[in-house]
Amino acid sequence: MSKHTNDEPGEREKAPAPSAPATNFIREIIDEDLKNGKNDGRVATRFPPEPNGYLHIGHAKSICLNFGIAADYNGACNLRFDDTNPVTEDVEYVESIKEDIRWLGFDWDDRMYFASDYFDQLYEWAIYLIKKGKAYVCDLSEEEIRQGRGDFYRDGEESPFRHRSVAENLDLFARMRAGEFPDGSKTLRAKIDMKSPNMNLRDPLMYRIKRATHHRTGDKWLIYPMYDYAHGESDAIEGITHSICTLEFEDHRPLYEWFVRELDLPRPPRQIEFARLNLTHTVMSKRLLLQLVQEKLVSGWDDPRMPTITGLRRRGYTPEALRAFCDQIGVAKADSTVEVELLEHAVRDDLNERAPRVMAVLHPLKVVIENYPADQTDAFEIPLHPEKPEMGLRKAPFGREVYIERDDFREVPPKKWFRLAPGMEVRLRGACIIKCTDVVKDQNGEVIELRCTWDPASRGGAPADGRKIKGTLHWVSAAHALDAEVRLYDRLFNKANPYETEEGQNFKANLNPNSLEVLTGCKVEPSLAGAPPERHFQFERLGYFCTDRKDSSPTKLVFNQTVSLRDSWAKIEKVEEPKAAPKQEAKPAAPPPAGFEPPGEPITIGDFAQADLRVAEVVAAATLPGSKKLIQLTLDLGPLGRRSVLAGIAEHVADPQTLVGKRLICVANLAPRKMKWGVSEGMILAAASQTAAGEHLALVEAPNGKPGERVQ
RNA sequence: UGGGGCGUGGGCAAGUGGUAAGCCACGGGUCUUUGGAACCCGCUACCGUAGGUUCGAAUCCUACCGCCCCAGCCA
Repeated sequence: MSKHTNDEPGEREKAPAPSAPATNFIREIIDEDLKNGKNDGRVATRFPPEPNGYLHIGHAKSICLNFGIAADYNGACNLRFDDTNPVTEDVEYVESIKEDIRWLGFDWDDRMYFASDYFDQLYEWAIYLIKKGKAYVCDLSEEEIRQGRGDFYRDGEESPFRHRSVAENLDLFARMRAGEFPDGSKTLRAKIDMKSPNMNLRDPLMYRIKRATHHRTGDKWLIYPMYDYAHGESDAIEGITHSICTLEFEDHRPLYEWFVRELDLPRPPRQIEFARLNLTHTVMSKRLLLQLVQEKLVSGWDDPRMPTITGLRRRGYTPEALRAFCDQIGVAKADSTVEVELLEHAVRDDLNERAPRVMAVLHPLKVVIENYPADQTDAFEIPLHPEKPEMGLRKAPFGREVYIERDDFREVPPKKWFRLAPGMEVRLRGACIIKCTDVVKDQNGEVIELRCTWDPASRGGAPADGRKIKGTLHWVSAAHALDAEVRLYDRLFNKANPYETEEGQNFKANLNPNSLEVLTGCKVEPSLAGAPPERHFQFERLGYFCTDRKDSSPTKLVFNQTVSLRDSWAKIEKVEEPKAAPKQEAKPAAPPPAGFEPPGEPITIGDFAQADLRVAEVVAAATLPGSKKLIQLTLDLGPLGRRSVLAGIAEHVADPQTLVGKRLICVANLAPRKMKWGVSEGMILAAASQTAAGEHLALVEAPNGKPGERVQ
């Protein structure tokens, strides 16, 4: 069944069954029914799509529920197309629906049915109801029926045709079928209760005349049954025990039961309703998805940005991920909207296990390794999965020129940056350590090339002297790289709730104009040569990608981004940015003297002069349990009182008690800083120096100063 | 205005009278040749509100509030 994915190296055949299958209120109802001996212990469900659109993730929830329950209760789940309205339905949809369900990993064996299979039976039963005096032919027009139905605060009025004789009804109904009346001129109605507070019971329509060619029955029928009349009976015919549907059908249930009861059908099924799935940043209505397709706002039902099963598949989602997601969201009756993050988590979780790792450079920046001979080549062997040696290795050729990601270089590195920058060392994954020695720019000042040197003693990426190399970059050998197109995707809608719009706008106003970015000229490692369509990979440090099932070929590689890797650097940068940005506006930094490049955000003498430096005597000092770096100091600042300061000096102070009594220098006018262990009300001065033995730190002391005294 | 449902931390969601699981998100840390993964910690929930029953209430009762669905010859 999972042949679509198990041909990939290292991918497992099937997601393991969840250890503890989540229970839900539907399973409880079934347990209860079983306990009461209902249905002879049989459990039968069905998935009943209407073939008028493609399946989406919401349907996946229903599919997993229905097929899942059947499997767990030793029952069966039928596939039944609810094809009672020929004007909107089409074979294209039945084919796509079958393919999607199969791809998801479910099997209906030989139990594929169509409501249209039951048209003859349904017709006979309609006659039975007429004879029973429970149905009548009504000549009212559509508008008249609407009027007669009344509304929430007005009872309906009985149709003047409600009391026709059985004989007349029989005759008229037969002639409706025979085509004696024009479309819409007559209907068959159930005779229930025009005063019912439940609108569904105010003599609902059972049949309407529609001269439309049905995708299965062709022109055999001119009258078609309504959903309400067809569904319960179809369930009963198939012996469905639990007919699971969504909440909006809740008040159809009395009608569902009315038909089954009036027809005296044995094996009456039980309808149970659950809340449909909503997802943030997308729409889940077939009507709106169709609109996106028809207005070419997306490339089709299988556009990788669509929440359709086929779209998710093309995006690189796996059946296993989708099933896991459906397990995690639960089943309940409360309206709910699940965050897409949970869906993304499900693919990451699955692909992390199975996707082979590979390197691809999306925005190439050339690096020339000056001390590497032009005519030399190396081939490093790198594991396909860092935690699964059984997945094997791939060869990554290496030469004097390589590409790295443009984003991995900063001429002026921000704080906490441990990628490449002038003078910085970095590891090329699985290859070696390089150091940036020079930056080549074009006339416009744009960086076009980096000059680096490599450390020949670091082959494979491990430094011979054991020095710590914090940053690791992905790379591709320029001489061996393959070109590829890469499609980056973002959420289809900017807003979590696309329906939330300004006055006069609709959901389309929230479409994300940047939801698709096509990158050409990307460089990928040569082991990707000949990758077949629909193959999943992790591009190291970037995310999960798959070869496009339509556009990629072994000679023209096209990758779709499934989901990015979690990016904690992006978070750090986001936090640092707002702190730095306003400062920059307020005080444009003076140009630094020639030859001096300040690392990070420059500050001015003015900034520094603002510091209120005071002599502070250490009254108490203690390590903080749980923190490797911090020591908590209580400082006496004389007239300024006492301060509690958290200082990051623990690694340099063997015993905090030795600090007690010392007079240090404290910055007294810093805004208090909230930290995990408390609030730090100042900062002490220290001098750090880098030596061969490591970092050395010396506290700046003022042994002769009085606590609180100002230091200039 | 009638009817049918639903309200548990930022999002899902367990819980079924005995003192609030789990997942995602978020924050922190350890480790790391992916700033990935893994692992550890935190997120300290007045269970929509107000009363009541009870030794004890998210669970039972009453009232109120809020949200969703229904007036297709769609499903």
